[in-house]
Amino acid sequence: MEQKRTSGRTLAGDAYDAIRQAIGVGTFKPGDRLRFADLQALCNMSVTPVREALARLTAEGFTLLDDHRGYSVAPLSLAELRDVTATRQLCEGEALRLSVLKGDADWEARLIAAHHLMARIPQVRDDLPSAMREDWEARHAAFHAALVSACGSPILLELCEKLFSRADRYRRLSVSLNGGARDVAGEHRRLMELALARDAEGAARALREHYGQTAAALEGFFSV
Amino acid sequence: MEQKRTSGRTLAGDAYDAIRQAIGVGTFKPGDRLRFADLQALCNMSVTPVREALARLTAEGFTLLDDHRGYSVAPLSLAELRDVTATRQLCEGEALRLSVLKGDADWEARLIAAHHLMARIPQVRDDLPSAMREDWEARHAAFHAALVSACGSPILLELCEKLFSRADRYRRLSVSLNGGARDVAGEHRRLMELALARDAEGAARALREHYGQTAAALEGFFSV
DNA sequence: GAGTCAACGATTTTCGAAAATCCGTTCTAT
DNA sequence: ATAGAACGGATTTTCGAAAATCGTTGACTC
Repeated sequence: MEQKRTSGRTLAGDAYDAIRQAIGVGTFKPGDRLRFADLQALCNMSVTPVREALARLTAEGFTLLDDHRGYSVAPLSLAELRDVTATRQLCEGEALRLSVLKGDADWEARLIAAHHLMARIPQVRDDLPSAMREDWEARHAAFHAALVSACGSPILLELCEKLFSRADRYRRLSVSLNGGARDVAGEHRRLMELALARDAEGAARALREHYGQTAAALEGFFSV
Repeated sequence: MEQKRTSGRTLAGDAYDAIRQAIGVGTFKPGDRLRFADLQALCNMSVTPVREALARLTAEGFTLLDDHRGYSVAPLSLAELRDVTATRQLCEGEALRLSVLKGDADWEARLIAAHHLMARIPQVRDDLPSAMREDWEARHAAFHAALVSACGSPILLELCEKLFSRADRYRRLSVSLNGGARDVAGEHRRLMELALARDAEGAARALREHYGQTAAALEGFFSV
């Protein structure tokens, strides 16, 4: 029998991508229960790879597992937004500081390249086609990854990556709520400039503020 | 058919515990390939729960997954020891600082209780029966968890917990190499005293030093 | 009428076998 | 002799169904 491989090298990998995206675009909403029957229908596969995908998603905080009662989409909350923000400020701030101290010319080149790719796409707004928005998200993630990529600590990097994805669901809210109010592009450019100028403390501070602003823009959403 | 439940509420949970312990005590050594046939024999169950256990272990850094080539025990290295240590110093240091600032009387009581339970067991040494050593490990983990438990950040707490387990394999080496040379009990008591005296910065600094010493004691092991 | 408990339905969890994949070896053609 | 295709064994990955579990419904008792 022939299997179709969309992206990953195993069905479990494909299921991970599919479910993660379905959660991202709101097909499954925070708190929703995730029944295996539905997920199998979505992914066109048996229960085993779906189960493995959910195990990974749970490890990264996207879903919750209740023994013998199945998986559900992790809820969004103001408390978690603040928590994610604070932890990112700690981890990514330090990672950026180290990266600025240790980065070589190669790192500078990666950073400039990543920024350029991101800056070429117009400011994110609600009315953009979703494909373009996905594209911007990917480039945005690549830029932030480039910033910290020279920190020299694989474990810290992995933490940053996971926290970045965990903040992803909140970031999407931020975009649709707060279209063009902030000068996000300017913040990013400033981050790059501080990093290239080897101002480690300044860059770390700017990154923490950058995340603080994103969080602040969302506080209102939860008080409704 | 009747299933035996040793600890967890699902077989996958039991498998997680069994494999984690087997790695801990050295049944499977760093770099070893983990074949499903062996693990099924070890755990007395089918492939499905074993696979789920490995997915969790991989998320926590105990094992590695190579698509279509299976799982293996993550290797130990000097580089990873330094990396884990630095990241723990960052995360747990901050968590402890916050905990000292925010902790209430309840937290103080938990901390004192956890310290007492740990201090009642004689200094860890190589020649202790392994059951007692496991017991000490558990109480040691509980003490460190109590230290940071009032930090108010569930995500940071989860990070600390995972980093603590990840350091566990190295800590075991430390115990068998460096039996009574350090005054570990003294370091722990001092940590508690600083925390109870509400010296947030001092406690955080002491914790970072505590981890630094553990790492230093192990450096030699890898240069052989 | 309130409370207990057994049986049912929905769902998760696990099983055992089939399918797919990888790696090393052999075979073939140049 | 060597590069490359192709077979075979070992192993992972996936499937489809069976078993176990949870929450609920509804009958029965006090």
